Amino acid sequence: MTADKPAPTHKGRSGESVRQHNLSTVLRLVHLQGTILRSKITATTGLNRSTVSDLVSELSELGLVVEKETEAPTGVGRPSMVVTATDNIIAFSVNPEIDATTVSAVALSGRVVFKERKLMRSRPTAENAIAVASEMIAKMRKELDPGIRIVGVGVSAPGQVRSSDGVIRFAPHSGWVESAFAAALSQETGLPVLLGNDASLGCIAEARFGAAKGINDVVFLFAGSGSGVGGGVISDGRTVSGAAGYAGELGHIRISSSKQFDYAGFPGTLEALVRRNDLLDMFKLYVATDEELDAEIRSTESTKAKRLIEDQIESLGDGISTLVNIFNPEVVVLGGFLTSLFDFAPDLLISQMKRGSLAAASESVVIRKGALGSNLLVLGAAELPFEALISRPSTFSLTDA
Amino acid sequence: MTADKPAPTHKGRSGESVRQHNLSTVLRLVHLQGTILRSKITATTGLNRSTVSDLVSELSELGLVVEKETEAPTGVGRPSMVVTATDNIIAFSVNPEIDATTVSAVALSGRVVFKERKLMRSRPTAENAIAVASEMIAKMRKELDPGIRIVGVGVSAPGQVRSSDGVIRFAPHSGWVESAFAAALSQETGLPVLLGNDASLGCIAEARFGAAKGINDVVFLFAGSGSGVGGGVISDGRTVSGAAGYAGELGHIRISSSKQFDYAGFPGTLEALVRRNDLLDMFKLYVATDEELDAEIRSTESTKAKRLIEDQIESLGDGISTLVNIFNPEVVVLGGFLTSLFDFAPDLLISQMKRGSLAAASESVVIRKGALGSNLLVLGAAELPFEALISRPSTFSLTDA
DNA sequence: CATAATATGTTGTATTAAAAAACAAATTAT
DNA sequence: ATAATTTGTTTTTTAATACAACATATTATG
Repeated sequence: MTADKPAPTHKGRSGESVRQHNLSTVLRLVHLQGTILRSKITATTGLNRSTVSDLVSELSELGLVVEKETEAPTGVGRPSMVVTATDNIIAFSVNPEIDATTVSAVALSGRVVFKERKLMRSRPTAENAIAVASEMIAKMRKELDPGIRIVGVGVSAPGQVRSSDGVIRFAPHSGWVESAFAAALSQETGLPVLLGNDASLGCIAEARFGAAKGINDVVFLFAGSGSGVGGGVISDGRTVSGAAGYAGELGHIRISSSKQFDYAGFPGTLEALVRRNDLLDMFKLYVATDEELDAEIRSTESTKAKRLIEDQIESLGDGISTLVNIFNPEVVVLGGFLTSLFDFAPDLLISQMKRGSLAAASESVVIRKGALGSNLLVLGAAELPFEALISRPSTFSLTDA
Repeated sequence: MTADKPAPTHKGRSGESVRQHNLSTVLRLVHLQGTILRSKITATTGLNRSTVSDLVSELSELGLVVEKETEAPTGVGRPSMVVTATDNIIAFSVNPEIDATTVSAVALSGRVVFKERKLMRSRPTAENAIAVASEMIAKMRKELDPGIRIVGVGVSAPGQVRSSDGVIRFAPHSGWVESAFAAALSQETGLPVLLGNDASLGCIAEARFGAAKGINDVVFLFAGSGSGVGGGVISDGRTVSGAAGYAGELGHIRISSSKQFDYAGFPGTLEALVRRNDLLDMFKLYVATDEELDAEIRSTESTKAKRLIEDQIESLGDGISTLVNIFNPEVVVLGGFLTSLFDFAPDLLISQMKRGSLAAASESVVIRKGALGSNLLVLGAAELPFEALISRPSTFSLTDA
């Protein structure tokens, strides 16, 4: 019940696997678009019209997509069929935070069917989080229509996740160490559970549905309320996950000789110098939502506060410049309170980024704010089970609601 | 005559493309291994025995591989056929440096058939380098046996290469700017020319034939005599090349607040703090080969020199720790004089790397010295045309010698 | 408004390539 | 010497896509 290793290279392809591949390709297109014309599928896949018709029929028989006639034809010629991802296939999304756990039900169509956030006493143990999540999942299952089938559970882990067995190696803010989260939650729910690092999942979500939709080279930086700075990278359309799944710890890249430490104990890193808590202290806030913090940043008149904000923007720019040199991304997406920094002085951030990165790479890069808001991790985590389904549409075993 | 964009995603697969894929897979295996048993191909590809037999026959008819009977059978059962990459297919490798240009002829089997290094007046223009290279290629072509066919030319460019059209955007040490190197060399030689960044090609070479052979997650750092620090990354078996091909500029990652500048004008970067020239100055050497510098580093008794060496090792460790946090590689390969730093105090380098990187990622990483020596870029650059051939074995157009 | 042009759907056939099966051959084990 | 084992070779079967021909639903046009 854990993520598979990517398919080993040097594999040959036989007849049946071609069918699987083509079913996957079509289903992935439908999932990403939500709704797509069958003729569009033919065009983008390059497959024959009759083949696409056959593939869509099979997916329809599997109950994964729905074919309908176009309601408002657009041009000359017989109108194409409309293919829609079904609302009857759902994945649960579990997003543990430091003081709350959010559980959602997301349909293959992309629709968020249920979403519930449960406040918890601060720093719950992994066991607490698992118990709360499985309870919420059980409750939601009861409310689902009978025809609905469940793909599984995706969890956004606030720390380093070993992909081979779904263990959270270390979640600094939660204090979880070597937690067999996936196995335990799978035990409780009877559903397959897949884990991913929160920021990496956020990157996937923004690249598939958000600010970097359809872009193949993306760097994502996120700073949430409870945690430090996390990140994710998509290179040539594929998530950079590393040998064991620990890649993308972009908060811990060293960018200065400062003796300020980040939450993992490293000095001079991006996370050490771009700190939400320092801003909260400055504004004498104890806790604050991103919106409240954003309002303070926008409206402050204090020179000292402005100086701190600008320092953080410069540090963020330094970090981005390093990442631009390394990855030459097309888009850099910012999430959490980093968007407030960007809004405060976009030109400062961009100029600082350009100052530290090679012209060839920096001249074409675009910095954008994330577009998914509070659905970022909801959609990102759900992509884990969905991807498992999409990669084996005809053999994946779904669970009845 | 430039590198293709990677195949767009969302492509379906038809019968013929399966054949192409399988031919590629088999040819790639043979190329990487040089020599491989046909039964081994069957095992690793998962294809049927008869299918592999057929695929190898086709590759043999195309003149790309040779089938022979085993000379010394190894075990029970009928001995398997031996499949060898032919020596009759060659690629030219062009490696311009600041004071010399090396041209080689490399066979698909991996054999370096010819290799010639021509000293040039320092800082030749791109036009000079192109003229010298095409002359050397012409000379070598005359010496080739008549049956030999040419794949094309691979060039290791000492700077940033735009992959879409084979233009060298900027080669800092050579001073080349916006040079249409591939087009010009192709014009002169009548051969297809492909360009790649030197360190990225070195990474590919080490990952396919050298110290990281068969490893899917590799970070490569190289510091040569003329240039600063370059790098390359392979993530999940694929080269990280970025949106436009400029990725992998690992020398320009910022690791400190130092005001020391690198060759691109950025302060506090890996390249700014790990400088071959600083060591040469310390040893009062004007020019030196890597071997001469290595001897000085090994034998020095000067405390001041040792301190400088250790400082550089610490900076290198800081850079590696950032890269380990970002990529979670299985192996980090060092090339050029960085191997001398590693040898001077491997424990210092490793402990410094661990100090700055997350335990999960750093506990399993291995730092190794490159294994290809002076053939690094020779083999790396040749992989560009070879990969073009391997990805379309039956349609690629070869040139007669 | 009828007809042409166009694009897509649908159905049946052809083609392609891999798998499977059956047998032959070359080796080691007994 | 014979059995067991592994791989090669040849023929047949199977699966999936492409292709071809025709049907259908729309827009364009005189």
